[in-house]
Amino acid sequence: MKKSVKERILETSIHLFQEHGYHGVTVEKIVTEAGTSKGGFYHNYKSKDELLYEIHDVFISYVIEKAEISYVENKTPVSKLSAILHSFIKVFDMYKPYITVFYEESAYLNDEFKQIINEKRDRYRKLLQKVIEEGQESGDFRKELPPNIVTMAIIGMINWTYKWFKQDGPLTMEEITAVFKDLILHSIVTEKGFEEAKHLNQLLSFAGVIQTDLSV
Amino acid sequence: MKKSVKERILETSIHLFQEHGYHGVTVEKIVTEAGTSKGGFYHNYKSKDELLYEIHDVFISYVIEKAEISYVENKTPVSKLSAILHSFIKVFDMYKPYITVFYEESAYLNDEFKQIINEKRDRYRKLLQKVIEEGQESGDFRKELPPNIVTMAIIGMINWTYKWFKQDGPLTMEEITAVFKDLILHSIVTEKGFEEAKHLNQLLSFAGVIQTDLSV
Amino acid sequence: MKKSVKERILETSIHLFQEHGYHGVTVEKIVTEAGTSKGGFYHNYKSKDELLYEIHDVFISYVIEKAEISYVENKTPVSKLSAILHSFIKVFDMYKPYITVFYEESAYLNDEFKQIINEKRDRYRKLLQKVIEEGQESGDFRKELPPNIVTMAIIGMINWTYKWFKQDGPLTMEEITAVFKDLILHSIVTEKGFEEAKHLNQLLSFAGVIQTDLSV
Amino acid sequence: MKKSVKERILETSIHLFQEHGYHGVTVEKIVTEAGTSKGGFYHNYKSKDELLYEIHDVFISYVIEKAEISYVENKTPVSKLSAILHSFIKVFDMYKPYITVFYEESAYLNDEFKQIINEKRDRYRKLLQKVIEEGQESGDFRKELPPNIVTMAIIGMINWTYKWFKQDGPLTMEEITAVFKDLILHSIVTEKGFEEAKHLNQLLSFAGVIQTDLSV
DNA sequence: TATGAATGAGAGTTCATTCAT
DNA sequence: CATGAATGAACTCTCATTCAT
Repeated sequence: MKKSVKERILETSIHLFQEHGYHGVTVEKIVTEAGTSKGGFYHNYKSKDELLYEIHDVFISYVIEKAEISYVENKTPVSKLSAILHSFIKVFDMYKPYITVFYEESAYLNDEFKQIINEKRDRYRKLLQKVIEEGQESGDFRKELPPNIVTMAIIGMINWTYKWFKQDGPLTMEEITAVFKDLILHSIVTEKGFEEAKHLNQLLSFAGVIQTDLSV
Repeated sequence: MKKSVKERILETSIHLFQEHGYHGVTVEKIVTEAGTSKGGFYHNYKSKDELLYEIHDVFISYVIEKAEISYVENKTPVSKLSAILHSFIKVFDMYKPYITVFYEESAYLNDEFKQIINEKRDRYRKLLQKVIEEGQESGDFRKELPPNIVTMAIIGMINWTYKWFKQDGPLTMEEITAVFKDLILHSIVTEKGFEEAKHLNQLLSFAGVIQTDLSV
Repeated sequence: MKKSVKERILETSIHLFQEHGYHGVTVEKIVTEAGTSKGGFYHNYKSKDELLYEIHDVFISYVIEKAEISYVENKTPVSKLSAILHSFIKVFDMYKPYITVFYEESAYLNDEFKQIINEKRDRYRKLLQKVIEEGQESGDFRKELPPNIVTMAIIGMINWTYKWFKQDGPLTMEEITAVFKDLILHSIVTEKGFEEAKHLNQLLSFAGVIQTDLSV
Repeated sequence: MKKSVKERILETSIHLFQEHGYHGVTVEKIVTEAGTSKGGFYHNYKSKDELLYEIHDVFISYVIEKAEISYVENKTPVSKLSAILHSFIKVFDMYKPYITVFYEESAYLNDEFKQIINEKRDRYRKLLQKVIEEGQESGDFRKELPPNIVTMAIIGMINWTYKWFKQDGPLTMEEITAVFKDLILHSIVTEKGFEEAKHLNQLLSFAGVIQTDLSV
């Protein structure tokens, strides 16, 4: 099935924005690469700004949906956390360009759009923090850790991947995710949580990951 | 002592860029707020692009310098790592606006500048990775972890702070750093390394951090 | 009887043009309000320009027709002039939006259309001037007045009404017309003409018009 | 003394707007004819819209000033009215292109500007109406005339001149003004007022105006 | 050195018009 | 006959940069 003009504009612009930044890409450039015209662009989007919003919204909505599914489909804090972390594999394989735009160009969203997006970002953060808190109550996660900082530490570790992960590089997102899960679980679980993590096979026992060269 | 025109331009622009993005701030705006003129601007900077480079360079050079001092002034992997992590406290308190610009506007550096900056970013990453590798060789850090991914995980966790840390917010960078060090050490040390970390008092024993509300 | 698409477009556009000016109204707006489509528009009119011409032509043709009838159906200069002035009552009640467009948007007619319209405007002016001249010859109107300037003075007084007359305002066109006829006749008739005007009851004897607030 | 860029833009644009309408003239056209650049234009005017406002304001402010001077410098209603009418001679000789723009392009002023202009238009109208009312009270003008309609009739007669008066045509504004004053005075004065008008030499005794061809 | 009026290439956006369905 | 997605020329406006003073 042929892709619609609107879809072609969206996909083209994401890749261009990722590479050159929102202001480094003109509408002219987008429509040329997407095989349409300025008229076609403005027939589908009210403004370049609205296109930027669309990119933001598609991504954050997808991430929230996956995380919420992970939450409800798992019972224990360790398994919920593992599942949420795992859901990021798909996100990065499919949405890496979205993420770059999401985290680097949001300054250029207009205020109205910015608010909508921020509310969704908050929903995601709060869900993760809730899992941490539930784990502390159940005795799976160390109680001396402040859940808000831990939440942001985890989000930072994961999100930062967009800065260095290369889809055609030597590391797969599965490998990276395995290491992240291991690091996060080691850093927050109690002995009780450690046993479950082991049973769920969420920890690295032997190194198997190729060493490569990365740029921050 | 009165600040020079060049310094005033630099400081003004960093704050404006942080808030509105590089393309959301005009030279006109900068010179008005900095109390100079277009002529004054171009007398001190060859272009707006060069100013952006200057901001990048001031920041990354400072970070590298501090990290390298931390490296040579400490002997063991655990203490080296602790010191490097600790050096970020100062960075965030002083350079938060620089970091935002550094990580969100580098797409707009011209290619020549971009290369210079990337080389410095690499130097920093490689230094941290070297500490991890030395710790694995000495038996302080778990050998099954791939050092490159661990390096990026740590960098991500730390850097992400610029997205949510607020200088006049409820958390101090000291508190945040204490938690980060605890998390990182728990996630990578062996039993041997754990003992040293305890002696160096790098681990949280009892929670003392206020719980607050954050936005991602 | 249902109105045709063409009629709906014409009526809708006149009101929109009157309010927002020819360039302040898009074809999109017209077709939406008229309940048709772009295709429907261009099926009925070759261009937006032609629609503007149509509006001009409908109006000026109507005015000429009425004036010429007034001319031939009356015998004396005083009665001819009164009848022509009177025919404007109907014009304003029915055609006020046409008049606004006619006098404010004709700059945007293309040259070919502009010429056709100008010829019809001339016919109207010449008819009125002819009445003035006949009145001077018959001794009803003062001979020292230059008929061309008098003609334009009358036309100006009448036409200007479109700038301030409000259909749902406090004054009716009948009241206004009565005053205009009084003013015009007083200003141009001789004693002989005055007698006839009195007999035809074209002069105000007692004021009966409500005083109201108007904007130029 | 050389004219400033701002003045050259103003004068050029008035003539272009008069001929082709506000929307028939591009900023590009204005700056080319005025011998400057787009940058020069926007350095002096915030927008094309603001330029349109400037044209409106220069004109209406001038007209009000002259009318108010005429009012205070004359004592009787007949002389006040004559002086105000007379002040239009200068207006038309100097400001004819302004008037055209003023009366045909005001639909394109933005709402804020439109309000400011409308208030000034009102001031002018009210001043004229006041003279009429004072004349009725003093017994110089016929009491059966509604002053508001008379005011608008006079304004219409005068203003309409911009539609047909040609600076290099066969009629001078002095000649036209003489006729207008005669018509207006004949149409509104009582016998008492008539005597004063005669003494002030405001009435045509013998025709001296050349007959010419005009277009409405 | 310092100023700010002037530049002009290039940006985002509009909209009358076309035409395959 | 009717539709509305698509076109692209032309528009208003921006802003980094220059340079006479």
